[in-house]
Amino acid sequence: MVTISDVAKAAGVSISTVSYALSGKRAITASTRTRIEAAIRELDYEPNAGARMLAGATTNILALSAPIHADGHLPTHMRFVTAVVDTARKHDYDVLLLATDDDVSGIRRVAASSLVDGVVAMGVKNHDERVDVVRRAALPAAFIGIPGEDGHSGDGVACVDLDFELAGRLAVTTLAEAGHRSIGVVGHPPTYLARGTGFVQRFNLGLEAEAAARGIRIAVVSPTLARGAAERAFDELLDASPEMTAVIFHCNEPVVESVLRRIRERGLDVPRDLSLFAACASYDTSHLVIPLDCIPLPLDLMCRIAVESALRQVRGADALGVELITPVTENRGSVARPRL
Amino acid sequence: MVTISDVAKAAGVSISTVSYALSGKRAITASTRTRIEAAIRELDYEPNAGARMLAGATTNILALSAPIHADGHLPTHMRFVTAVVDTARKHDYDVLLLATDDDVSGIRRVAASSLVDGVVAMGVKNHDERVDVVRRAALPAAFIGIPGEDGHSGDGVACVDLDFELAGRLAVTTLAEAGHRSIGVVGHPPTYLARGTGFVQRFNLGLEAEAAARGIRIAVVSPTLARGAAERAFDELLDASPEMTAVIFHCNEPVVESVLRRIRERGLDVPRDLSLFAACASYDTSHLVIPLDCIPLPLDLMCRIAVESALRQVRGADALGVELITPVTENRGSVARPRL
DNA sequence: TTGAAAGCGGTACCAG
DNA sequence: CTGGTACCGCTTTCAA
Repeated sequence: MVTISDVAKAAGVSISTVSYALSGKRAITASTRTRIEAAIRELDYEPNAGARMLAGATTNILALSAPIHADGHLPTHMRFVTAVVDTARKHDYDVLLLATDDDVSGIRRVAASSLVDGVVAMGVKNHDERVDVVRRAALPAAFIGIPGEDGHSGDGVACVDLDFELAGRLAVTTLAEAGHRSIGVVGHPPTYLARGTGFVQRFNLGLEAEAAARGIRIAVVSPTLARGAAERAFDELLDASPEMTAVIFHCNEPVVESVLRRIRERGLDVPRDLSLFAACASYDTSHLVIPLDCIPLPLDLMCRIAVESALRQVRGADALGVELITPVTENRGSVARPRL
Repeated sequence: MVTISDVAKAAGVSISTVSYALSGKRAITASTRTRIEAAIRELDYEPNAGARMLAGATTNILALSAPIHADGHLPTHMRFVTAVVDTARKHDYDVLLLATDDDVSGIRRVAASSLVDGVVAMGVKNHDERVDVVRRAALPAAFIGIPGEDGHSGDGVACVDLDFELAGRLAVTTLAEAGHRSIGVVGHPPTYLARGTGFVQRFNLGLEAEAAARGIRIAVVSPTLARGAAERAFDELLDASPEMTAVIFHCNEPVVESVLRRIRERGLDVPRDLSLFAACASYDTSHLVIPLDCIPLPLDLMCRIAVESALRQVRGADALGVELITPVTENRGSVARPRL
């Protein structure tokens, strides 16, 4: 193993000079720096991680708390994970994946042993135990999602999320302005709400408020992930509100796909008979059987903001509180004016 | 931060005694041990990871090299990842997720900095650069999949995989013994083979050998993941071999689902008109629209073996070479004797 | 069975 | 602008 003193010897300088050349924390003459860099390259030197942690009190590792739920959507989950890893690497950080412990103990463990500089938490719930843990440990942390019963305070920790409430309003507004007066909603499974995922609540809040304000009729179904549940839910929707002219999807891709197939089976034309809108879509809506107008879930941006917030806190900054991302819409031709 | 000397002081012993009590590497009087354990609990002591790495030369961290391919199946990928994390945790190891660098540089980096004790590599290719890296670094490593052009040597590194060749034979045998003489195969996208994933080759090898030995007619299609490709491929299969009485799936779940739907659309009854068999299924075949007889991909077992092989090497054991898992079949009623 | 002390490989302070 | 050196917290050898 090649150490810093090997490099120092090779470059004919002291180890502190090498250390400073590496960290950039003090000025180095150009010629000295060149020699050091050459030595590093020649010897293929890489600083020892353990020594660095011990002396420097910083690990360049971020924990990613990524609990997996039985009813969760694995592809979406995976996209979040890789987006976090990507961003972390851009900042020269590695990611330790916490996906198996009950989350709290994993975080507690890596924090107590100073294995990580901070933590990014996904799958955030209203009542999230991890909030207490990171606060008590004074651990730099960023939540992807907003903890806290009220849905906007964030319980005092840094968090980032799409503004789901606004997204709910925006979805209704988009359809309302196209002339729709009765809208169906295909939502996430009821277990999401039961589990306390705030974003479903916030989305529904915005949706209902906007609908009420505009006097628009809303009917919601929340199919489970069981085979055929999505199709049945859609049928129910049509039976209950035959006058319905538009549907908002706020659910995962497989459910959307099932419903789209059902729509075809029933011989409905989109957007002539029915307008469709995918809200907070974690998937690409342009490759569906019927491409959908949508509000994309800005997953990469969310992860980037979270990682960078955590790293800012590592550098001593205060947690910035709740950061809401403004939803935007994308057009794919699945929304049109309803026939009279 | 509470350190080992705090514990030593509280227990009224030296730090070495505490260290040994923790590691169990030398005998400790019961009473002493009790006092130490009490102190640890009271102070909520957790050994500092950096210090441990530095002094002990072991990190209790495993790297997981998990490259993501555009044509890969995210849920399967995620299942591998969590299975590795699970097993690692059972052995008190944490997992550092390498999913963004070109893999080689990530492995090289964490190895050179002694950040990890070993590495588990998934998404293995015939010509896998990672093999060289771990060999040169003498890094404990286990590959999930078999590197090497010949498909069985493993290029001298530890690796584990389902015996895909045998699985190919077994799939054919199962159908042949039920009386089928013409079998269609729906395979993975052609990009898999192009990328050099050995398991597809090995499966095909076994399949073709067994079919040849039994004089069974085989027709293979390899649909891409594009929408409608699976359905079209199945139609082709039927057009090309109208006498076909059985189909083997060796592809990902969405392709299977598309074909199953097409089978229904065409009004075919399973297993009366067509027998179906899912080979090396990374998904649960009992929850499909039509439950399928299958050879399950023993994903958890593979990950367990890989992690444990890597850890054995950490402890100084030699790499055990190629470990092949014998495929087994499961019955769901989708295979029957063909009508005459 | 226990303790003292020499590192492990960096970081950062204090001198120069 | 550069060098010497006292730690960081733990493991392990050597002595007792």
